[in-house]
Amino acid sequence: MLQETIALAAEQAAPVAAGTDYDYVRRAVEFMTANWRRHPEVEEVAAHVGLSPSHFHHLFRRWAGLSPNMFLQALTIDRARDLVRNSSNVLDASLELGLSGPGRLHDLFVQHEAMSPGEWKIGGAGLQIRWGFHESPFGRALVMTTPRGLCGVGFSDGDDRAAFADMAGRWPNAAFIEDVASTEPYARRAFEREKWSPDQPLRVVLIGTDFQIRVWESLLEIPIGRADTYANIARKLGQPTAARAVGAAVGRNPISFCVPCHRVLGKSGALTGYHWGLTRKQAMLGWESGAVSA
DNA sequence: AGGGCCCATCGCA
DNA sequence: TGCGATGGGCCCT
Repeated sequence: MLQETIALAAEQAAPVAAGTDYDYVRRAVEFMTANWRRHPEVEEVAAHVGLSPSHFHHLFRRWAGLSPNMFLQALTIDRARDLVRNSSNVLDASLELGLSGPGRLHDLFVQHEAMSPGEWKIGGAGLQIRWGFHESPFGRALVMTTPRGLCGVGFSDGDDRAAFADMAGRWPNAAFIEDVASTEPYARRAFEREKWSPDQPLRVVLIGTDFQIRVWESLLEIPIGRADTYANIARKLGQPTAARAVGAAVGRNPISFCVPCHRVLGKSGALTGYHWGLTRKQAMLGWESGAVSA
């Protein structure tokens, strides 16, 4: 827990485009995490990020549909433990009711297909990836698409080149074309909750090894507002001793947020890790708890 | 084909 | 806390 706090504090170095809602949220989350022991009052957090309490309140309502207090509550370790503890029951129940897969209330509906290594490496010359940066509730997002659908979502914390290198390095043989106009509809579909609809599922292509694809597909089964654990996913895949391998595969998920790797926690409820920063993972979980209660 | 090393894990002393 | 087991991915021979 203490280590986690230290790790979070260390992330403060990275700047994010100023003036956006997420910039305030990020700083609030960092501050609250760094001072969780004291349980700071909302007034103090607002002052820290440079807003009046009422502006702070308003911003959170706009950003997540939550009051700052509820958001704060959603970030506690106990709450995370609850997410994990309840997840299997809820998941089992929804499976029994036939509600799983591409048909859950209030979730981002994702229709996926898989592209195995053989398919994209050997024929790799053909893979064209269009990319562009877009504002999102979680900062500046890098969106990548193939003709078959969304293949990548990453985030920039002030260094677009680094974010691009991170994503592009995953498919070294592909041809990359900057094309904001064609990535824009994907960004809106993914990040604007009003556009989430079963009639208009987000088309996604999973590019990875067979094992990675099995792990990523299982992430799509975790309902919004819930969480699962690495160990439990391993068990569900029929490989109960492969929790760590699951962790590695989750960490390689190229389609951040849309394939909800942020909904995987350690068995203790600890956040463990997130490729794009633990602060962002917390923000996503808090934001989603607003989506569920809305 | 196989060794070595990394990893967003876990459980036990 | 600290450590060993663990499975997959990647890079090197």
